[in-house]
Amino acid sequence: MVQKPAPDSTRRSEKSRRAIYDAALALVGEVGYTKTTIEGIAARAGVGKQTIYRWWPSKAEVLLEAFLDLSEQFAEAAAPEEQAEYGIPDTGDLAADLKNVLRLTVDELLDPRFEAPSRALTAEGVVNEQFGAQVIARLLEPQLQLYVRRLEAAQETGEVRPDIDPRIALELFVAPLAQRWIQRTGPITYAYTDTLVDYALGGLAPR
Amino acid sequence: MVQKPAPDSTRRSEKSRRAIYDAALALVGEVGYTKTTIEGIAARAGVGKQTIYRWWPSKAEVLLEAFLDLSEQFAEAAAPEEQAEYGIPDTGDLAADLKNVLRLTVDELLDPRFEAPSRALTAEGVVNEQFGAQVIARLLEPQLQLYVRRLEAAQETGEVRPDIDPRIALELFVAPLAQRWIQRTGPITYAYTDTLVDYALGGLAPR
DNA sequence: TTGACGAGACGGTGCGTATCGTTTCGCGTA
DNA sequence: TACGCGAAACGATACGCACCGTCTCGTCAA
Repeated sequence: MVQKPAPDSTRRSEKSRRAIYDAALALVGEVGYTKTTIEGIAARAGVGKQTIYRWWPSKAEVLLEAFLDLSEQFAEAAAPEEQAEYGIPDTGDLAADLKNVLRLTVDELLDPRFEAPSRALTAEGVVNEQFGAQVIARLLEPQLQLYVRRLEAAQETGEVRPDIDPRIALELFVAPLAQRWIQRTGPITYAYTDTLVDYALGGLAPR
Repeated sequence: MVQKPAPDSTRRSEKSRRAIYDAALALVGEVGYTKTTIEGIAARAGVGKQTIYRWWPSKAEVLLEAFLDLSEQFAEAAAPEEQAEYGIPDTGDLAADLKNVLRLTVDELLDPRFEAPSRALTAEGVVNEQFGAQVIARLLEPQLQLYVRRLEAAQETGEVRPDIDPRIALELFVAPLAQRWIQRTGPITYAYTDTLVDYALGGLAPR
């Protein structure tokens, strides 16, 4: 394996990096993932394309970092400064807490700034296993862990049966919403996610 | 809108059509969706590429028809001849019936002949709304309708609460399995799908 | 002084279209 | 039923174009 001499990241141009992020996100939104090209990103960012190839291996990775950066900006705007809030709030009412987080997710899924890049990253991950693992690890898994913790807390208070696997339980809420979004197989609304929580906690069979 | 003179489908070469399906499926399996090209499919099929462009608008549509054709072959092999069986069996035990169908779905998801093309079609649909609608309508929706019918039958026998929306209820089984497969976020086993059915029917909260 | 930078040249590949003969098939006639 | 004609699909391949990923300039900033 021949390794390129690693570029010196201390000398990296922050301005170019930001311009590349902006250009990548804009292009994916405007012309779609398939039609955005590295040459196009470079031209739009006012950057030599070698600068992109120096720091990223593919357009998918450019977009992933651009998206992570965008997400960070939004997170800081929502929960300002260092006192960022982590975890799903625990008011003692599991159903209400879950409905609240899912409503936030609905908002995000409907935000046009997120739509195109999210779809691009998802699509690339479906077909490219290595990249998919990265998307899961850096984007999705941290979110899922929040559900696991909240459900474990609910098991201690008796709101969820102790024999339930939280890792599977969370999928009953999250996966249907994800599928509706991915496959466009139904409307994405608060009413829908509220219903999901009710069905999953209460079960489909009569009590 | 200028419309090309539509080709005469009665004169279409059946041999070329089959060769193109085979080549497309083989290439997607061997080199991946991104790297399969129309020129590659044509060369492998021993066909002029104009023959592909004459009948299909994109490589995604070629693959969709190839996959539908493949699915038909399998369906005929499983339920031979004209007496094809439709619908989810109704033994009166909803949980058992659902577990059985989901096990069949697990088998299909793990079949290497299906994996690569399914992922390709899914990925393309995520990013290309028009194409996604086609995949849903021709591939997914017919399957989902079977669940709706079986759940409605279960409502009549009292196995499912009458106020439940079957369209949403089915997502509690199907979507988690789909997400695990799409995102590779956990193992796909009979034990897993069995658990999904138990959780969804019984609910997460104590009874 | 050194290495990232913007710019752009380079050969290579696949795109989608156009245009070769060639082959196949439907249809009218013997 | 057998034959022959014409039209259209066929395999092959050339075309211009866009983008790929690499390489090499001269410039500029740390």
